[in-house]
Amino acid sequence: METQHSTDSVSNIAAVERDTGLSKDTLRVWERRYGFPVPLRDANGDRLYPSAQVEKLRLIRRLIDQGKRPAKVIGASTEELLALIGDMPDSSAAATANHSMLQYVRLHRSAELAAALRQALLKQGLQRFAAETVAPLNEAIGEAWMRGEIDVSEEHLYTEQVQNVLRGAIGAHIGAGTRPRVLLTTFPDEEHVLGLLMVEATLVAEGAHCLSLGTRTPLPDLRSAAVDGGFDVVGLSFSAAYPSRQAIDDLLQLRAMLPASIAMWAGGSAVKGKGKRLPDIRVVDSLADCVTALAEWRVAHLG
Amino acid sequence: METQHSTDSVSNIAAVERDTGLSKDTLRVWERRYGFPVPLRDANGDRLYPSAQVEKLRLIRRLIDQGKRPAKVIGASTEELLALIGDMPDSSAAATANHSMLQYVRLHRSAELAAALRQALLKQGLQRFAAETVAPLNEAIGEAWMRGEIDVSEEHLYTEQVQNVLRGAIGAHIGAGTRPRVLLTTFPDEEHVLGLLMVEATLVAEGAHCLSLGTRTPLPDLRSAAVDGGFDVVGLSFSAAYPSRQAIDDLLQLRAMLPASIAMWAGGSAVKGKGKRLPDIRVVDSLADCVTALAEWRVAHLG
DNA sequence: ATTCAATTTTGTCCAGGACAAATATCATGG
DNA sequence: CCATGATATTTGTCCTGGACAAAATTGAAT
Repeated sequence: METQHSTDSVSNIAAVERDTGLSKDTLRVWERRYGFPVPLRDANGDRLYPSAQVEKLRLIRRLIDQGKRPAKVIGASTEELLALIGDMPDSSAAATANHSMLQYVRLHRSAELAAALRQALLKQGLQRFAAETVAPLNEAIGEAWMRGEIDVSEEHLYTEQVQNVLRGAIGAHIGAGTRPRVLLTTFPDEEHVLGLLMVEATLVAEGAHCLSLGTRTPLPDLRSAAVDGGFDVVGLSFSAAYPSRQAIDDLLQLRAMLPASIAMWAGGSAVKGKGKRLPDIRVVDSLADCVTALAEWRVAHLG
Repeated sequence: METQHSTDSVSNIAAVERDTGLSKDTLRVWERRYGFPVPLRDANGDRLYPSAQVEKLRLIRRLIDQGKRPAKVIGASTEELLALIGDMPDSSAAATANHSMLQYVRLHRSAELAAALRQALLKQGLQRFAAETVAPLNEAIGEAWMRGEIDVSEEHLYTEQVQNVLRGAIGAHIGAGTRPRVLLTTFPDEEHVLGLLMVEATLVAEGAHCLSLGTRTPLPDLRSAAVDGGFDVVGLSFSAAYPSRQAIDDLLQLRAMLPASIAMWAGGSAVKGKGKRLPDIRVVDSLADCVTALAEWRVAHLG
């Protein structure tokens, strides 16, 4: 019943599950089938994972989330995995991101980061700030994390500062009474919040009335919130880690629960290009496409 | 808004784990030992939990988090559980909470809620707003949720609106260069964010320099962030659900990793009254006690 | 090239046993 | 009476090894 944290020695299986996102069952079956990881054992026969194996598991997890197959990556050495990461498609996001902000994250310069974010917001306005500053930064941070160039606390610092700035700006736009009324959230297995905030910022800047429920809203609760609140649109956000199939199933299930008068919009890499399999759901490609979807809705419903 | 009564759907064991916080192992062993829950089975023998059983499991989970023992509550009927909840000690928080705000939450009146929160902030100032408005509201919401008077989407709506207001106000206080420099976060198994934000608001209002890393920071990352960032204090927040023993173990482990020059403060019901077992850690009783701890630090370090 | 069927891969679930940490109970001494 | 410590019970987590279906890949046929 011990729950230890990953010091640089060993972690129990519960800590590895928490830190890698791989279930205990998956960890055991990988060991049985692929011969990795091979944890030590304590006096009671319980698995103890050295931190090097946990690190490698996190790399493997990220690669699988991006489409690699377990059999192809589990056997590889840590060096080969890092090489694979370098080959991943959009490894150029860092180039378009604001370089000094990235440095502030790496150096734990939170005050400078916050100041730079606020300055960019003032200069660009909320909408361009979300699309041209936050979005590329998110990608650059994700890639840097995968390469081990930044650690969890730096990623957290970044997320917190961006949240503070975006929420402050969103709160300043009081768009009560405007249309459409958009309800934003994620499904119960999706916990990434920044995508949602960026969409909210983009829509609010266009004069829509937005309400975000944050992450992980159960479907029945989401349905009643949308119906009772008189919303015109329900927006769902997905990160790259969300299984595409599950996204489609969940969306169709929600679509069947909602009256046809409430539109559904879905965005994120899990639904990219899946428009054909999602009838009556507007697949949103990008933040810019949010604006288009908004304009379409207004033409259709407000004349 | 009445209890969202049974949608007569069923959940698999993974969904129940996600929605109740009870592990798959725990769900199976309860079934074996106590005869509850007794899920249906699908064609393959996999468990299917009716929503009524999931609801009851959530009640049981909350009661156990508050100190009840499983054997005492698992056998009880849903009615008996609700009676137990009525008997819980601090069932009077609702009385001190702002009643109209609670109504806004129940009625999904997000715009009115946001306006009321902002008005209270302006009237009370940041510090009293956190202590006298947000803290009682948190308790009242928690109790109402337990009684089934509000659902997940309403709790989310509340959390989002409070976050927006608190983060906006915190962002407005730019306390760079002031002392002490306080690093705030939670341990990896603690995901409640509002406690952290309330502490940050309280300290920032007293002119401290605060940086929050949000929730779930691994200990090694927390250590390096505190040391590299030149922080004077590391503050940890715990909710009622955090096992007291684990909180003590984790705090002592972190204490051993940090240099003596960095103070540690811990707050929340999991550490209440445990001061004797936490040498060299300042146990903070309440938001008001945060201010005392701050004053103590300043006397000791700044003369 | 597209569709469809067969095959392999992969994650999740199951049963039932075991163990140690957490908690309660009880005895003893201040 | 409270405190301390020994003993018993409760409780959550981990184990093994088997099974199955959904997803992805491969191969065949149109």
